[in-house]
Amino acid sequence: MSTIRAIRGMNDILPDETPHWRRLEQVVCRLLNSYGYGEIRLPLVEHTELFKRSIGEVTDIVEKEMYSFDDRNGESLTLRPEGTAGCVRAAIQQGLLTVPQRLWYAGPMFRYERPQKGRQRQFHQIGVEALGVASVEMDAELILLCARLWRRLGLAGSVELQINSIGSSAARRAYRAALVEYLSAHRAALDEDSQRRLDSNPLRILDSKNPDTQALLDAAPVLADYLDAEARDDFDRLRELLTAAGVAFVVNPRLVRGLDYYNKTVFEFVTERLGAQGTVCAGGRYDNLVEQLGGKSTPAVGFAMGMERLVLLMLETGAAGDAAPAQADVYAVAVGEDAHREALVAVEAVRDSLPGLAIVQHTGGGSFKSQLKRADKSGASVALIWGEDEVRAQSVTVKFLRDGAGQGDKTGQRSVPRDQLEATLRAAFAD
RNA sequence: GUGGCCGUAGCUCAUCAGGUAGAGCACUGGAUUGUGACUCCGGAGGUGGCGGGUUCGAGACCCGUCGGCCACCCCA
Repeated sequence: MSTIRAIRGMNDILPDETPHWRRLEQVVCRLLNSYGYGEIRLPLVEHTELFKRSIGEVTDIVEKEMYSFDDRNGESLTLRPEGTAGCVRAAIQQGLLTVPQRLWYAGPMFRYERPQKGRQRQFHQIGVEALGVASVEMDAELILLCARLWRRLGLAGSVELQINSIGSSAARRAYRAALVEYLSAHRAALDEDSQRRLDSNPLRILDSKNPDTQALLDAAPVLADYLDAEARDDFDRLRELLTAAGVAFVVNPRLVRGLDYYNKTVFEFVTERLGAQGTVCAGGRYDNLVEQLGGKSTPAVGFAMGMERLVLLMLETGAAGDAAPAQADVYAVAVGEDAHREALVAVEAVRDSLPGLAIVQHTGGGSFKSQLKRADKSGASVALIWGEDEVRAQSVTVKFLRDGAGQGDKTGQRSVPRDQLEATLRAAFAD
């Protein structure tokens, strides 16, 4: 019989790692609350059309990376490859756009890509979207919020902020034409991938990893020269605000976006420590998307973080700390049917009065020896033991498993009358 | 989709001119007829990813295939 394995690129996250995920989620959730962002929960599946219209028909994501399928009624649905489209769709549909909205969400996204370090087919993002505010102060707020998040997570020293402005779509169109004209004249000098991009997505050539291509770009037209006045003013103002707030940044004039809906401000937080997939958080302004999806014209800006990458980075840098998987405080051992019954009842009573204690009740029988072995492995500092003697005497044996010098009465073991169990445990876990 | 490296016990890995498998950890039993961690002794666990080829003989060599990792591409 062959075993069934997980889908390639869709990974299990085991109890070793989930505490780090939980910490990340908790820190993010608290931080976003403190900035006035509300959580929104969105479907994993949307009409395929939503992503075609938002991300762009000719992007790689839409052309070859989406998990699309026909529903039973024949319409094409898609597992969301990113969160912004669904969030904007919901904001329009639910009438949230009458006032500025600060929203966030977290969850799995799906892209059919070749897995590698920091990249899988089911991955998890936390997305933040601010809808209805055109002013660049909103862009700054989001970046400041990110910077604070890195500080809270202990990652501030591990990431670098890169910013750029890609201007209005008209400005970009003009620049694209100039860039294509320049690069076409040097077509032969371009690497194979960039030659292909010359037709499909010329701006993407700017962040090519090929050194020869990068060298060729040194003499190419510069995006900044093509920016409209408004975009240029906003970008100046953004730099002023970030500087005033003490947030370090690098202007990367070749920073562009893979998704079509972005304009003006774009930004990324990148790290050197994760190999090739160094972008840990990326976003920008998308003032035309709401209208493109059928809503009334509404400016917007947002970003998304890759949770796998952040957890990796936390582990890599030691910022993850020693968050341990859930461990027991108390392990209950019982041998014999009567003892099991006594133990069950007593442990449930303790759960009522001391709800904060993690108590594992041994199941599956076995000798005192094997059960105590389990107790030790569980990490519990106290074992409660029931056997024939305890049943007869209406008592329980309390055994301290983590004896230490100076622990006073928290060493060895002793017999405690059944009705004093709760008080004994309360004292044992007082600190 | 392309390329490189790699698939031996649950995990981490050995072995060998090609002569039909071994360690540590984990699991389990005992030394201790009601007591863990340390120690000692024992046990279980592998159709060597799968299929084909070369060979008297293949886990080792060759081909194919599937899977893993990393990189390209793409992107969070």
